[in-house]
Order: sequence, then structure tokens, then C-alpha cells
Amino acid sequence: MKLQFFNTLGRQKQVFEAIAPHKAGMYTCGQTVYDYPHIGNMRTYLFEDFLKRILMYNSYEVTHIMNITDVGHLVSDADEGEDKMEKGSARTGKSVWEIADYYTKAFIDDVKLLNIIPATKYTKATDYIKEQIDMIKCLEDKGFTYITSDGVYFDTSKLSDYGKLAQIDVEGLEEGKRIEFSAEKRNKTDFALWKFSPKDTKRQMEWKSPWGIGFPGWHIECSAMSRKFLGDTFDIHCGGIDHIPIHHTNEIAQSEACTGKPFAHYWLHGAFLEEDDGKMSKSKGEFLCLKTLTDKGYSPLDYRYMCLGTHYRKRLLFSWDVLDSAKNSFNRLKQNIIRMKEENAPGKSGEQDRVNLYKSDFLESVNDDLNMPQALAVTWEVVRNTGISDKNKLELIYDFDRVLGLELKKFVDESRRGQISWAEFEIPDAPIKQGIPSEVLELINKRAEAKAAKNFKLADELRNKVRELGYVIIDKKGGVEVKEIKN
RNA sequence: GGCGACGUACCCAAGUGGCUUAAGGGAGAGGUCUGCAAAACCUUUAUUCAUCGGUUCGAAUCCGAUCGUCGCCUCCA
Repeated sequence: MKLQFFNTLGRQKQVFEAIAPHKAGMYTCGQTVYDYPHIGNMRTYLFEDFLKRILMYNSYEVTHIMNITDVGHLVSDADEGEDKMEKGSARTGKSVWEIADYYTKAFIDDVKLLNIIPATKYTKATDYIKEQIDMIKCLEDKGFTYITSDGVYFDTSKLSDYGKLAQIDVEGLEEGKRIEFSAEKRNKTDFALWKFSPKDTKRQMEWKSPWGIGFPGWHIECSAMSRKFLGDTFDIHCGGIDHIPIHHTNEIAQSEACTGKPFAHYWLHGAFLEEDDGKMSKSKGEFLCLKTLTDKGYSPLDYRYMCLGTHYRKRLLFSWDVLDSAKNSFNRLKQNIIRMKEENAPGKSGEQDRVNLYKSDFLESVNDDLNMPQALAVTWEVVRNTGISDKNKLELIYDFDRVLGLELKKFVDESRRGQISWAEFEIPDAPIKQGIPSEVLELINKRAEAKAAKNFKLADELRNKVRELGYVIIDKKGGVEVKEIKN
């Protein structure tokens, strides 16, 4: 099946056609680094990772740019409220720059833990102030801006198709419903491109510009940085669903007004992770971080697996039950892989048709707008299918894992190590290199006799002796398995 | 007030007109194996898709109404 995505622009599934053959340019809205990312944030980055891996699985070379918003923006257009960066600074006593560095690092740590392929480049907003100013100049030259007492604004009435992404009914918007109305704005949808620093206070982050000292508006960084690294028009732009009406709508307005060309061809948006009381949000104070999960004994990949279980365009209600369910299922998948690796029955002839069928089932699932739950179901069908050999199963599963990203090829078998508690030693992965020494073999046989005679005390003693000699005995159905302990 | 999304078994969840009298996973139950624990494996779990009505030869899938849940219209994934 051809690769297709649900495009927010037009609200329908479309076959993906890249601008350049076999290449895909992708821009994803990243983190505002004033606090730790919560697992809801990470859900979106996981969805984008699935997308990127699917592109790669389809042999696209992906250039992925993700912004790091390290500049604070005011809470509202009316120049009131607090700047999140400055607020974080006041809270911790660190400078805004230190805050940004610290939380950027925290974000990158989570990315790694979740086995998310890093972006080709992470672009920090403060590194590209010049590009942002240049773009505002471009808009000014073309007559899309006006200046008020507190900044430079974009006049949305100059753009005939403003709001096409969100299908906004401008008339129906009720500005001032939730925030103060800014009297100087010409249209309710107008937004700031550049904000002036308050006259009486000095901001930690501020820059000179043709319009006065200040800082960039909320949306210009994405337009400027995506243009610098991906060009005027690029393939895919992603973000959270909340960005559709404001942030992405305004990005499109700025970029298309400036370049006169279409901005991004495909817009994909991830739905929220929610809690019982609705959307997970930092402003509520308490929120779940990846560390909250790992502190409770879950692995980051348990969470990744959990996110694979629900389609990215559907909201997901977080609960510990759901995470437990994911963890159990993921463990079982790994146990199955261990078993397959151990038994590793060779492939039989005539299996290839079935193998190819599964492969195309998987491809069809992921290519159909990232149907990861379906892809996971195909993976399980492979695991359960008795018609193909372990060798072929493993090959298939490892291939699928290029998209799933669960590290199925190299995970450490933590679960089993913990479970065979009476053994008190690690079960080595490697098979025995040279034959088992006759001495050990003899003890193993004696133990088997003891077991048969139900003399378990003696059996356990013999097992310990074998252990001292460097071998592990594992009871299996129909006999024992012996492994060499690595030193 | 405007815009948008969703409601499938005990839980999560795919399916969006006939291939499906509904995938897959978790949990539960029963079983296999076992000296014991765990794991693993097997079997089992919705005549039904929020409710009601309509369209159709045929609907979980389309239309309408009702009920319920949620998001956006401030920054936010």
C-alpha cells in the first residue's frame, strides 16, 4: 500500500508525495524549555518518531528539524501575565539561559530513554534571532504588518485564506472570552511578530531590532527556522493538536505571506494524552514525567509500548492500569523473543509466502496513516503463528522493530533474571562454547537421579556444585538446559 | 457563543458500507508443564458496536435526533 497520511489541511487521508524523490523534510514543534517535559508531551514526540521511522522504512531519507523554544513569551497579547522563562528563573534563582540549558538537556534525556531517533538538528529559537527579524522585515516590506505601542503585529485581514488549516470561522471567535482584549489590534486574529521590552524593566532575554529592543513573537521562530533548514516549501509539519488553531495557523500566515509559496504540504497532529480530569497540562502544577514512571518501576519503553497501542489521532486516557497492561504485554513479547532465540528452529522451505504476507500486512498497517495498533497486532500474529519457524519469526519481528522502536534486538533480559530468583545468579545469554566438562555432566546426571527420587535437598546441593563450577542448570520441559556462566 | 473530536467486551483498542454474525493486547477463568516459584504455551471471554429512528438487498461503519465525555477559541504536545 502506498504511504498515506491524514492531512489536517483538508481533513482527509492523502497519498504522500515527496517534493524530492526518496527524501522527506519534516519540521516538528518541540519543547518550550521552562520545565520538565511531561509524558503527554512525549506522546507527541513518540508519534512523530513513529512517523519518521515509517518514512525511513519506506526508504525515505528524512531531514528532521525540531525547534527548542528557549525564549519566553508573554502569556497574552495584552502584554500582561508572566513570561514562562522569566518565571522559571524567579522560581529557581537561575538565569533564564541556565533554565533553558537545564530543561533542554532534560528533554533530550527523555528522548533518548524513549528510543526516539534524534532530530537531524534541534534549532534553538535564540540562535536564529536574525532570521526571525529578517522574516519580519520581509513581511513589513510586503505590507503585512503594523506597529502598536507594544510590538509589531501581523495583519491577518491581508491574507485571504487565513485560518484554512483550522477551518476557522473568524466571525464566530469570541476574543476576550477568556483573556483581555488588546485594543490596538486591528483584527481579533492578529498576532505579534515582535514584542517590545517593557519600558521600566530589563528582560534577561532581549535583542535589538529595527523596531526597538525586544523579543520575537510566539510563532515566528518556527517559520524562520523551518525556512532556513528545509526551504520555503517542505513536506511535513507536525505538532500537537492544540497548535492547529493558533500556532500553526499563524505560522502558515507568516510563511506564505513572506514567500508567496505554500508552506508545508502535509500537516499531521497528535491527539492528547489525558488524565481523569482532562488534558495533562503543566499549568496545573503537578504533572507526570517520565521519571515519575521509572521511579515506579516502569521502563521508558513500557510507555513507548503503551503509546503504540492507541492511534495517534485518538485521545488517550492515561491510567496505571493501561500502563500495566502495556508493560505485561511488552514483557510477554520479550519472553517470546527469548524463547525463539533459544529454540531457534531453522527456517523451513515454503514459508516464504507466509512471511511475505505478514510483511505486507505490517507495511499496509503502518502506511495507512500510522496505524500502530494494527501493526502491533500483526506483530503478535507473527509471534503466535505456529506455521513459520522461529528464525523467520525473529527476522520479521526485528524488521518490524525498525518502526516500533522497542529495541527488540538488543534488550537485556531483565525480567527473567529477576524471576528465576532461586537461582541467585544471572542467566547467561551465550550458549556453551566448548562441550560440558564430564565432571559437570556427571553432576547433572546425578541431580536428575536425585530429582527422580524426589530427593530435592540433594538435587539442590548438586545444582549448587554445578554452579560453583561455572554452569547453570535450568529446568525445562522434558529435561534440563545447561549454560555457562560468564565471568 | 463559535469550532472540533470521541462513545466498540471487565480494561485498553483496531476496524468506517458486504473479506468481519467485530483484529490484537491486558486482566479473569480453565488446562499443559513443574519438587517449588515465576515465566511460557493452549483454551475460553461482544449475535454485538452509547440510545432511538432512518437510508440500503446489506450498517459498528452513511444520515438525523437524543444522552454522555473531552479539546480548542490565552501560553500549552
